[in-house]
Amino acid sequence: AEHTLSSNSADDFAREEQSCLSFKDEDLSVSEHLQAKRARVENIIRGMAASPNADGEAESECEAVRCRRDLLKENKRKQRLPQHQEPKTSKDEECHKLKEQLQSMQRLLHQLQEKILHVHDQNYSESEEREDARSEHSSLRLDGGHKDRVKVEPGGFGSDRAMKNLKETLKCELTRTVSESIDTVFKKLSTTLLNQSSPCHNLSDSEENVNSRHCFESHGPEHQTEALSLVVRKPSLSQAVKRPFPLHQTPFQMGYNAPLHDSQILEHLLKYGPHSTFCLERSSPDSVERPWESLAMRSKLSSGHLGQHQTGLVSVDALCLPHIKMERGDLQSMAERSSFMSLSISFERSVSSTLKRYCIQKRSWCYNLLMWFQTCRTLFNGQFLFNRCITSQLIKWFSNFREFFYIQMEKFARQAIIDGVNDVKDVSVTRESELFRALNMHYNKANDFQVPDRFLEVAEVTLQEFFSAISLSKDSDPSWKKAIYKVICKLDSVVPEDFKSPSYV
DNA sequence: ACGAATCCTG
DNA sequence: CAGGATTCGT
Repeated sequence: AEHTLSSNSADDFAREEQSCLSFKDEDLSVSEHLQAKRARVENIIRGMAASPNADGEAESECEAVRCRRDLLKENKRKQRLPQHQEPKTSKDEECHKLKEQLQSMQRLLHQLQEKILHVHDQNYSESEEREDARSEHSSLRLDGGHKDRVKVEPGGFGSDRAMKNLKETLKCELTRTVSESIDTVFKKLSTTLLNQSSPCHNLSDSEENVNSRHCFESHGPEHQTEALSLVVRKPSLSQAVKRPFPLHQTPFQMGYNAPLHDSQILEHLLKYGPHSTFCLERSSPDSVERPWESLAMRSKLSSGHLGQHQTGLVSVDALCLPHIKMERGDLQSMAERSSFMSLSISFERSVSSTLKRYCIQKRSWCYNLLMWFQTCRTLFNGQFLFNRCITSQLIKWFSNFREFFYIQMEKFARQAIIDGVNDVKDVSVTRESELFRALNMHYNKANDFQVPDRFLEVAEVTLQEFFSAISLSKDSDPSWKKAIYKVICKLDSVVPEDFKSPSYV
């Protein structure tokens, strides 16, 4: 059974970690990479054991520890200062400083990883032999012997065991140390960003609600009140977004002002995707640092969107992961766990989220159902090498989208009839329609992108189809919707050739 | 029979 | 949004 990621439980990470670490995973590539990972770590240990003083890895770890200590010191110092006394002008400066710290941590990570890879390349085969030799003692290894006790026994497999223990210990420590440092910076950065984001003008009812009742005036659907206040004007947002981050590259400018061009999105996907950065461990240095930039940027972005400041860390929504509803506890657990894995996971999620955005835009909100979807899937599996979890998640997401879309259509069509609309011609969908707002609320709550006109057209046709079908009492037929589905499918615009083209990959 | 889509539920 | 049951299409 394939393990899909349910995302709102607290053990989410644990599960994902497991799915990542599971050696019996059907996914060959995963277990391969994990073996490689093991081998690499083991090689580090070997290197250390061989020459405890003259090796780069140990040095790097010291570096990491030192760096972490410095960061903690820095944090303590800052904490002692009453927040409000900090001059506002220094915010940018602080932000910059944090950014630099972050970058230095990232550099450190790169160094570590490169060293690891280097050693790995040199000794991989040897390491495999060792692994094989050890597995001959598998019966003796079943004790699951553990890290806390490092028995150094002379000779043979005894020292192997010791090595293994040491390996585990070091691995944990290394991971913890470095990622804790990063998390520290990240937390601080997030906080700074949240505090810094310019107050957003919440669009109150006055302006927006008035035009919103155009199409189906008399009766908005039940949940009209929900989250309306979250709608935020864009201009202030875009300003808030760009100012504090003098990045040479801004990884996640996901079309907050205007829809992104395909090429941009694809470029992004290609640069930052595919997922599994850390599982693959073959990632370019870039892929190590970008997840953070992404996260940071996005937290910034949506702190603006939300127009309200969450307490503590970045809000869950701030991560812009629409399909993943983490609770704050989860987020905290992310911070606490502070593992590379969580980095990786965040990255995966952000990428898949990106893909979804792409799909949404590309397909004008996925009103289409079939062809695009299949193209999508092929692309994910083939070109972008998405694993089954991600793919199935996407499939489910699209499926849910369809459901929601059609449910809304039927609902509003029926309502129109009840309201005494007689002519299909009078049925329309505009950006002011409640119907549109309902959909937008669910899939574009933060107004991340401009919903294409095409979507409106198709939505309108769909609504009209439902309207006339219901008017003609066709809904007595249990499968009356199928006819409508067919019609809508035909409205589906063709997936552009260039998108399918391998030249994109 | 099997994979995909939909329905139903939480 | 995700998981599971059910139905659909081949």
